[in-house]
Amino acid sequence: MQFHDRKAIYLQIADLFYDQILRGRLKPHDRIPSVRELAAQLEVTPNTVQRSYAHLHEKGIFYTKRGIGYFVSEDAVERARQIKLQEFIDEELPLLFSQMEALGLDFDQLKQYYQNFKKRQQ
Amino acid sequence: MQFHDRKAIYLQIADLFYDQILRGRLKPHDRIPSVRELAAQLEVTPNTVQRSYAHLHEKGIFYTKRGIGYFVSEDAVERARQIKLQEFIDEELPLLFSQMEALGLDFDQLKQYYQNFKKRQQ
Amino acid sequence: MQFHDRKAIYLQIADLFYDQILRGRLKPHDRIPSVRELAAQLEVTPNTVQRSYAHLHEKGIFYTKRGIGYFVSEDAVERARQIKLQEFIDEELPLLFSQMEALGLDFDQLKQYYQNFKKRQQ
Amino acid sequence: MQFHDRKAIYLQIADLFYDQILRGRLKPHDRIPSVRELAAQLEVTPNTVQRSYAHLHEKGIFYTKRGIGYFVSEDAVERARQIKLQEFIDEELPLLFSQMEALGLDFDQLKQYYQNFKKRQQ
DNA sequence: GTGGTCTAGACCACC
DNA sequence: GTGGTCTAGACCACA
Repeated sequence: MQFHDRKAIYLQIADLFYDQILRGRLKPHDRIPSVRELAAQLEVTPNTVQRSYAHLHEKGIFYTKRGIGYFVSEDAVERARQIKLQEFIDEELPLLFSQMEALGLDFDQLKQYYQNFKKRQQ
Repeated sequence: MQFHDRKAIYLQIADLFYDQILRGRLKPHDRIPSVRELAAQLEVTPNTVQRSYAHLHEKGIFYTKRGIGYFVSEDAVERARQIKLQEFIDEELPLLFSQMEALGLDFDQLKQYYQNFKKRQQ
Repeated sequence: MQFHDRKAIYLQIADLFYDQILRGRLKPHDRIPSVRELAAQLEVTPNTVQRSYAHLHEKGIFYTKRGIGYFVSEDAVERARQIKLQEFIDEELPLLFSQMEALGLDFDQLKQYYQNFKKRQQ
Repeated sequence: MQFHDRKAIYLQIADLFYDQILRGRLKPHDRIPSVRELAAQLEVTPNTVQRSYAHLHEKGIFYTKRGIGYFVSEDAVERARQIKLQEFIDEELPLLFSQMEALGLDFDQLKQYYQNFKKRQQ
């Protein structure tokens, strides 16, 4: 796998799991690949994967059974949603708003595009 | 320079000029570096840079004097703004709105964050 | 400094700061010794101290200024109290109650000792 | 074996016997390992073990047959319980109550945790 | 100088 | 086999 350098690798690995959980591909109590296994697959040191898993453990996304493995926690989806939402608000929205300003797009126009988007969805 | 692979390299190079023009770092009738010079600097083939310049010429951002070089056109700013705005609407907004849906953020909440953003700017 | 092996060293280091904060010896916005400095003093690798600080950062006890250092956060006391309380409930109370059982001490007797303790305090 | 330094080593050795007696692993009239044997096993001087045994003898936990060895006394369990209970009351409870105060946990809350503990036991 | 990330390799506890 | 901790040493971004 390819990693970019705008974000720490261990956080990019964590994002893989955030996405899979939010998309419903990983369900509560699913087993996660072992640290060493994923490390080999992604070609990083086990330490880095361990760090990703520890991060997700602290965030309450994973739970752990010593000597067994990592698992998706019961309320992983809700927690993941909460965390990514905060990230979106803190990191992406300011960029968005700056771009809008630079391009001379005001909020009412944005609203129209949003309504079009919703219509097309139906 | 580093290029990502989500977009053709010649378009990424063109974006460098779009940005400089929108930020006012490049003014109408400013001379643009020669194809060979920029190609050397960015470590790409001159062909790729030539393609970027042709693209910007076609879009009315650059004009050319045979045997002399490329220059920023009179109304480059307005054209650049128009082009990037359309790109923003077609490519970024749908992604943005999809993310909002996935994270359960509705438009009214977005409005609040926008208002906070404007306040902080003042 | 001496570390025991019932708990990870990085958590024991974190405990040093939890204690100092709860006792009021460290106040909000106080600067924390640099990672390398404390590592040298405690004779562990900087990595281990870094891990302690990262832990306290995640818990909202420290905040950080890149290139400057770590600082005690505004509401460190309240957060530290909350965290140590949970730890006490999860780890110490079960031990306490087990000991009481083993020694044949019931809760009413405990209450009497508690009341004596409070009287002596006055 | 590992000893900590919060308590004299000979008392920590005595505690090993208190525990085994309270848990029923050592019964009245069981023979105790010889001083030299236990000293070798724990990697301490025989003097230290001798001091532990003298302590337990004095407390009525052990009795001795000249030239034979030490044995667990008839009412060792009750005496051990009494002694450890007193120790618990004098040394551990004050610490416990201090911690409760520092963490802002009052006695009614403690009672709730106790009741939860009893429920889980059933 | 500061914090932050990553690697390579070791050792431990648990199952 | 699994997770978890620690070391030694490197490199980067920021100030």
